[in-house]
Amino acid sequence: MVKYIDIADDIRKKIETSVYEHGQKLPYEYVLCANYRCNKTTMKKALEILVKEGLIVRRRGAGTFVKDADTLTKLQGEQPFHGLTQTYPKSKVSSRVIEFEVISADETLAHHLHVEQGSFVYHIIRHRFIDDKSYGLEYIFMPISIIPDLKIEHLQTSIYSYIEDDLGLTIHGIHKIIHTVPSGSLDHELLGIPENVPAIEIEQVGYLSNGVVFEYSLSHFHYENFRQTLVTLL
Amino acid sequence: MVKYIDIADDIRKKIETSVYEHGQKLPYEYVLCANYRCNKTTMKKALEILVKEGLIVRRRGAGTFVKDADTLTKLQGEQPFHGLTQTYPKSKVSSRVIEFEVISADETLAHHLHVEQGSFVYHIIRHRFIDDKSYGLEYIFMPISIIPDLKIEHLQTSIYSYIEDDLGLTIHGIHKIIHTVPSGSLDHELLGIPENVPAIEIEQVGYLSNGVVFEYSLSHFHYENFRQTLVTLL
DNA sequence: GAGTGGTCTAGACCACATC
DNA sequence: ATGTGGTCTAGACCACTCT
Repeated sequence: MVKYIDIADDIRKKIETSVYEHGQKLPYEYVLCANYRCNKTTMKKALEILVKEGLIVRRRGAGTFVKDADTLTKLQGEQPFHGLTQTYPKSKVSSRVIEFEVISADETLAHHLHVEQGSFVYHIIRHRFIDDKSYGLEYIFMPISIIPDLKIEHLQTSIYSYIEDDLGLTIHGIHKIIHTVPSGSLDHELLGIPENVPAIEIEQVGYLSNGVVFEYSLSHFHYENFRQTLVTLL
Repeated sequence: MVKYIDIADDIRKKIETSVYEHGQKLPYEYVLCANYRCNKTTMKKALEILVKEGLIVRRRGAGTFVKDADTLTKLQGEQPFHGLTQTYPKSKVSSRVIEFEVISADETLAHHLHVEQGSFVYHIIRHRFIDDKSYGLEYIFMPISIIPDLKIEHLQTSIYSYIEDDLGLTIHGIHKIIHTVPSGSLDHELLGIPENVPAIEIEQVGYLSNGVVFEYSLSHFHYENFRQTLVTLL
């Protein structure tokens, strides 16, 4: 639909299939423009995408180069993710819903979700499994006004798909704080964390593209299962 | 030096000082172009920066809006970071260098750093403090060929400043894995982690803009001190 | 000096949101 | 229907690298 994305996709494919070899120089901007029948600005925008993805490097006065294979594989495949379902597309991600109710927000929660105190919000607890192995425990809070008609089916599959695909909302970003907290009874029971051993907690706030907070959640993990990968591109 | 960055800086400042109020609409692209005496394309590039930083939202057909204060403070000040020095600009970050030597890379290390086996690499151990409080323990490996002339002074201040400011290299991205590992003797001694309690480890690989790996490091933390903030913008 | 990317302008036309 | 941001073109000029 959009030209510069099409071009980026095409060049990405050519890099992946080694039409453009790793470590090799790409044709000059000028030539690429001619090939794709587009303007310099459009081509620049296309290549910018690939630069951000870490596939190519551009050096003023030198040229555009495909990064070599080893470097590539390391930066690849760790895209900014959504929920667990999207993070582990190749694994079976399942959930046991432990709690699904609507509560009215107390002061703290109202503050986190940026809604008025007393507003109705979903309160969800899910025990999550990856390939049938216990993975973590989630406490999720979402304003009912922003995410209407949430059903238990959505909790059993992917809440994020419901938000993006069914409600047509755009998730702009996620803010996380990873730290540790004293473990509680559910952590002991379901995650098997021993008494007096802290749980690793991810405190998460999700924002829609209009800046509205749609989610506040706490996820608990046993330290043995905990693994979080992140890529920071500057 | 570059116009669109100047414009972005100026608008950012205006947002921070509430010249443009939170939640408010910004002047139309058209008006901004006139104000800054620039072209639409240039203005778009400037605003794009602020969108990525999460300060503003643009909606086709509607306008450009400053995110409201609450949303902002949460997303702000947690920029993609470099080292500790840049992450905590307001705190006193110090280091005690425990080890600083050059070793020759064994197979594993050569693989991580993407250098030939036997190449010389720095081996650094630093105990890091924030406001004089023990923060974590770093094991850093960097190829001597890429980061020449590293001195102990750089270790005591900021290695990343040396790389970017003195060597003039550009850091493109950082790849991290956060997980837990059994604690070792240095963890017990310096971080005060009890025996049989795991340490939280961040395994990190740093890439320059040309795709070269310049750093492989392991950082250990006591769970009480551990806190990692991350923002994912989609 | 020649090659190559980066910035900027002026202006046409399109897509979407709100009224 | 109008307002607003998004895409695209054509072309000028600048900054850096390589040799």
